[in-house]
Amino acid sequence: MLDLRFICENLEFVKQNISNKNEKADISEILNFDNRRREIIIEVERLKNLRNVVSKDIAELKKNKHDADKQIAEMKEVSDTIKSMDDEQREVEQKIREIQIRIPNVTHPSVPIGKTEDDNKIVYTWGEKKENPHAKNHIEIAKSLGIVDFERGAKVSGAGFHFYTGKGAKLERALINYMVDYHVEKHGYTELMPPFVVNENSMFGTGQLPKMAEDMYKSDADSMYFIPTAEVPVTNFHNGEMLKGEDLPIKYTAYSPCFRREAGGYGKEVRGLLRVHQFNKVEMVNFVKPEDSMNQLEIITSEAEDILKSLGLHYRRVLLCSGDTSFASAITMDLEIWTQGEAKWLEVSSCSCFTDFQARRANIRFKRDATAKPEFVHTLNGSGVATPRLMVAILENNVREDGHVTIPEPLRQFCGFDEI
RNA sequence: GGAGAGGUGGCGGAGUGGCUGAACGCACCGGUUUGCUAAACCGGCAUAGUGGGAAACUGCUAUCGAGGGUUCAAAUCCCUCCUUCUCCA
Repeated sequence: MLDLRFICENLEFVKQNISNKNEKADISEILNFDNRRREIIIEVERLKNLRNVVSKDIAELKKNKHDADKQIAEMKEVSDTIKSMDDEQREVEQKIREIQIRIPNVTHPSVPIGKTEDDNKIVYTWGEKKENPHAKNHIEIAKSLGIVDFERGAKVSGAGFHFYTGKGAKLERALINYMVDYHVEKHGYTELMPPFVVNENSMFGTGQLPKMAEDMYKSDADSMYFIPTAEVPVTNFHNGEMLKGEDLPIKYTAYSPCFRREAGGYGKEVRGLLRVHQFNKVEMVNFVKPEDSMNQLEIITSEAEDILKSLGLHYRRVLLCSGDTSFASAITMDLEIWTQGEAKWLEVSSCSCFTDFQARRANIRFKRDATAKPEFVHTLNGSGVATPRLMVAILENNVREDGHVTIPEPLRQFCGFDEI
């Protein structure tokens, strides 16, 4: 959420940013609403002051056994006026809020303006494309090795759900444990195991609501949402809190399943593990001082890259253009790995700096020291990383002539076997 | 599922209708004193909105889990919800 005063003072800039982000929020009326809001406040506060003063007089009169009927009658009228003005103020503020919560975060100046992923900027590429003469599609590999069962996933839940079976399940768990341990031991993270279902307030805090409501699974009976990423519970871990400046930066990592309806996505792009309704991901979330956030984006991105490097994956870092940068993000770096079977770059990580956008929504502040004024923290998060496409790359890049897959060395101690 | 008790400032904890933005304590900041440390003493110490002012600063309003209600006046009374704890099944 952007600061109301900032919006009003930079209306054209904010409008341009909305369009840069391919969003459609209409904010033209917000100035009128804000002016009306202030008119009401000035008048209603004058009346409240009158009421407070006279109420004290009434208390004094009553204490001295004097008659206060006249004052009480007057204040009853004043109170009625106050009530109706309070109502109008609430309505106006609601209208302002409805506009405000749909305004996306302002992109960082270094973000290229663009409409689609074609306008994204490849920052650099790490490693090189190796030729695997035996490369096959991951679906074929998984089926022949019996490590993923798509059909039964569809039977039990629906299209876009799958079972990992046998060594596939073990490898999946190994990936998760490898990455969580890596961030804890090598990057100084604290591990959290969060709830996977959260309330509306949390979804609002990180910016999924109201815009992304259609993309999430929901339990209507409880108004609870299945998390689309651990970012939601982990960022909201500190919802409403006042953090200490000396404790920053705070770095959490968390494994969670991620639930996404992926409304509207069909066809080749959704084959196999490429786009599924439930997948596992290890997430990193940082809380930092405002002046550190851009530097922290570099750090968190490189922490995700460490995972890919350690697994010997050829990847590239992509700076998303404005149109591809998500609602709440100011700047996002995607990491894409090369898969030899699909012969495609697949996104496995998205590292974003949200500046104070989420912190303002979730009311997460900090004090630099005991006497300092509260400020909003800056939040960042990065996938470190999502497993399905990692699995795709591991299968496709390491499949051998005999059809078996060699497990990358760092994972072996986590899964207990060196090939499938 | 049933019964009951709570949720107050950074923390602990008073407070059952007006003199309470909130006693007291802790923490923290400034100062005095002590050879240093510790202790003692004095003072300060919430957030947001809105107005005035170039600014320093300052007036007002709101805020005691959240939202409604009663009342001239609500931390205090009523209702709904969230949440914590104790006991019962």
